Amino acid sequence: MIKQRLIELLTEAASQAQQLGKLPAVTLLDIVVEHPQNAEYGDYASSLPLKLARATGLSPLTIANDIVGLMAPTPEVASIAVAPPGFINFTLKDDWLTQQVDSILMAGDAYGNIVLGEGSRVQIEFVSVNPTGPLHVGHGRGAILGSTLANVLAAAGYKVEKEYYINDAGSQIVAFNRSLYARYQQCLGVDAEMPADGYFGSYMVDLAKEVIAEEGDRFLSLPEKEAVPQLGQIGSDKVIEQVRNDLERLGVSFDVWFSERSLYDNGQYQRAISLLHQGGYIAEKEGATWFVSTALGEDKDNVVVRGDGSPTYFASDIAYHYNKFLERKFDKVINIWGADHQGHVSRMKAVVGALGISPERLGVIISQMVTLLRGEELVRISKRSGDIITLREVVEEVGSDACRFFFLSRSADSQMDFDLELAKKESVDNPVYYVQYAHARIASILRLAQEREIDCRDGDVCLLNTEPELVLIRKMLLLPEIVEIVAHTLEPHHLTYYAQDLATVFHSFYKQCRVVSEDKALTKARLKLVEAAKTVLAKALHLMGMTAPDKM
RNA sequence: GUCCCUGUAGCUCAGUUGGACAGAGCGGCUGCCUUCUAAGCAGCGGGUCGAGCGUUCGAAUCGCUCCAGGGACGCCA
Repeated sequence: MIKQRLIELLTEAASQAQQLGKLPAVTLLDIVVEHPQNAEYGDYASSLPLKLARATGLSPLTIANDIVGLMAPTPEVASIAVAPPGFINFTLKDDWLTQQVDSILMAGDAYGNIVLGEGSRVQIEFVSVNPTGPLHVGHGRGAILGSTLANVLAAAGYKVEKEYYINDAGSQIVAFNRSLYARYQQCLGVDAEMPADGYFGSYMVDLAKEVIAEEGDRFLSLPEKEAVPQLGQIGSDKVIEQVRNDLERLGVSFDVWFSERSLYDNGQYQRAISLLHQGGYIAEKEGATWFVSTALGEDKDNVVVRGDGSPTYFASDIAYHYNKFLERKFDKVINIWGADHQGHVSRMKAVVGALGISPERLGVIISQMVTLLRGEELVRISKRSGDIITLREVVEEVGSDACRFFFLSRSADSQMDFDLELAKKESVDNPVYYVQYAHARIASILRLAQEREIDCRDGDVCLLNTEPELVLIRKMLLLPEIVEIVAHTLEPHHLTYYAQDLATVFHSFYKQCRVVSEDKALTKARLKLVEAAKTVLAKALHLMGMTAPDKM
């Protein structure tokens, strides 16, 4: 990556300056190179001299001149300039830029990949909705965030595993099972009452009917104690299958479906708790077992085992994270949770620390609420009450690509409205089509070239010397940097903005530069350029889990 | 009451973790299709970056205090 190269050059020059006694021996940590907002300042800029001025007491301009004076000419850089109050500005060479077109074509699908992760193992867990009902749009947001991050982390050189945690233990499952049993009985003409904390959505009636169609009325003759869990198992298996299908339509898949219940099967739960016990983080009081998070700076302690001896959700999560870090030994674990789990973050970090794991290895992304609207009207999406608009319905109406782009284009931190009325109307003006249209336009050019049997493999990229061409190349070169930023910040929304920028410079190029023309040599060079642009656009779209259409 | 997120153009939101004159899309207003896709291009207009104080050579970005909106604070998950 060129940015990395410039950082190396700066580091070398600065340490050379130190050896020559021009610069005091202060540490040169994290040298930053960035893109100036104003293009007149060049392609990259560093404020290193300004930073060093503070540490050394020297004038920033003097430092800048000393450092620049020690930088040797390189094949990439046309000019290195000092600018007040103490910036070092780099401008890249045009012929180096044009050569990058060949590099991109050579890299193909792998263009944009970087080695940041060095093969370390990252687990990313997301969606993980209780198997008690269909997904809604809020879940879709987490799903899209997670799957995109997984794509980007893989491109950044990590070994990524995507996981769905199935909450198949605990009280909500009991409520689900009893609700299904009640609906099952009702559908078979038996007078039964729904539990007060039950799931009243109409999908439960459909589910009961489906079970009856396949299993008949045989559960009526079983004692309730046997019928409820058996029915519940069948029901939640069906729900999970639905969840899997709905996510597939959004282009989301998982490597592992992990059962919460399995944590209690093979002693992992016991080992996790005893490890905390050894550390002195477990205490008995008020008839229950507690995790003493106050000892780790938390506001309050949390119950692990209830008075009746049953473990809480928190207990499961302790065992689950023990499993992730100490049994499966992931280097890094990322959880994507909804805003309602926000209070869970700090105590989970405390648990991880108490288990002897550096809390930085646990990353938690909180995806903020999605408010579903129909015009001005608020649409309820709670599973417990009444009818809901499911994720499936939204995806069918709006389309997977537009859904993905819409959710990705806002940072996970900000709440968002999803207006069903606007979704369809706006889909015509949606930026997603602007990006895909650029890809389709290129495909169209390449089709024309193929019809005319133009082989551009011997094209000379040096001919690409006009402004629109160089602007396009510069933008293409940013993809690896975007991958790095997203992998580092875990904020995939940068990708959507990059994709739009790239499409913009392409559309502008397209308007100004005719590709297939009478000039054979230029045609070949430009065909190479647009093919490279197609590669980069497609890569950006694929990282976001979207399609790159050849026709629109 | 404590904690978390948010507050930037008429609307929806970016702003590369402190850099150089604050950006995009939508909407509004002007132009541009006999040549590779007009789902496009070029241009105009639009701002007290919620408010105030502070740190710094330099703040939308960091700290403190307020204001406003949303969320979380259970032996639910």
